Amino acid sequence: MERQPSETPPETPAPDAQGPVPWLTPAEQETWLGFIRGSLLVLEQLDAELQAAHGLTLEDYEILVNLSEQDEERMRMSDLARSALMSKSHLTHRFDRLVQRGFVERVKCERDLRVTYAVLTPSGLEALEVAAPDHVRSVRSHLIDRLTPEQQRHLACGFAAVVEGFDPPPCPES
Amino acid sequence: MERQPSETPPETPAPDAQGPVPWLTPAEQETWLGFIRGSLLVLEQLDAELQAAHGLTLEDYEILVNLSEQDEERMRMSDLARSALMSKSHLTHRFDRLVQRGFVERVKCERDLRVTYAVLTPSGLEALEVAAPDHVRSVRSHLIDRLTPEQQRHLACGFAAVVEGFDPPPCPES
DNA sequence: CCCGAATAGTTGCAATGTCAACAAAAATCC
DNA sequence: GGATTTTTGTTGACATTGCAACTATTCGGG
Repeated sequence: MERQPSETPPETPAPDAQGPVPWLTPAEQETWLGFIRGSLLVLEQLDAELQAAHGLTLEDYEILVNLSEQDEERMRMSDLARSALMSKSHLTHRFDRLVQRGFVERVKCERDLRVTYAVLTPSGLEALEVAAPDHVRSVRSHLIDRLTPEQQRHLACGFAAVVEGFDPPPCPES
Repeated sequence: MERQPSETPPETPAPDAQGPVPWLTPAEQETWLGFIRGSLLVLEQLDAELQAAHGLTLEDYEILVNLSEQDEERMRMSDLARSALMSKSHLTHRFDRLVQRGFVERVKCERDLRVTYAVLTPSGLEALEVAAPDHVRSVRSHLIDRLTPEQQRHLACGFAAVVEGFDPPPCPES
């Protein structure tokens, strides 16, 4: 029971009332509350554990994983930012810190002097491989293992539907 | 396809291999990837819209809503922090900004001079009531309306299971 | 070619968040 | 009943973020 000012519902939760805004029904509120609570709790917990055990932010991890999945362990900064859901500026800052730690480096592209490749160093790959098992364990313990296989499918399905709603905006035509 | 270094799986995804850490199966990866993507996208989008339209952070909104739901529109700072999933320190700072805007105020408790009540002002309640319809619309458009009623139930159910895993830690005994 | 528009990425700075230290009051315990 | 510990909440220093301005390079006509 939250998310709405509780007092003075503009229109009592009548499914036909569509004047201003259909207020959330109790069931919908539960979905929303669960969503916000679940998201924050899990993300914070995973981040905390990853940071405590390996000094890596979930974002750092994301950067490293993304690079590790590419051929040559490299990506253009822009693509990396998009893929890791960060602004370019944010990526620049965060990437700087990883550079200082020797986990990644920048390599200028010769074809197009505007672009910079983000490259994973051997040291960075090692850090990732060391952190990965613990991280996977965290993901299991706080998310995966709390769900039955069926719930998992349903969650994945629901998330897919939600994520879809964001695909067009990012870039109207690839 | 992400979240794991892709290269050199410690043990190929064999369900019986439990030596170091059971790697995530493709289905599990999909769940996890969907979770992280969906969470971040939705939360960021809602926050952005709320901020653009009403100059309120999702956290600000959370604070105001929590207060509006209490009798007398007041709560102890600590309880508010717990309820809104913030650290006490974080709440103090964020609350300060809301005080400056006149949306909330602090009232010392006379019984126990340590505690401070966070109180919603009429102005704050009004701000909340103005923002709520737009916010609900956002929640609908990015989350609720993208799901069938059945998916909604499933999501709520899954989240409940996930959130449960965190109930003990926060406060062993109320 | 050359000029204006678009793209890639960085930088500076103000706003924000975090963490540990702190102060004040209450509860606990000899 | 006075020292000790807990609980509340704030502070202040320091790191991180986000936004807008900026540099550099390429692209696109005409």
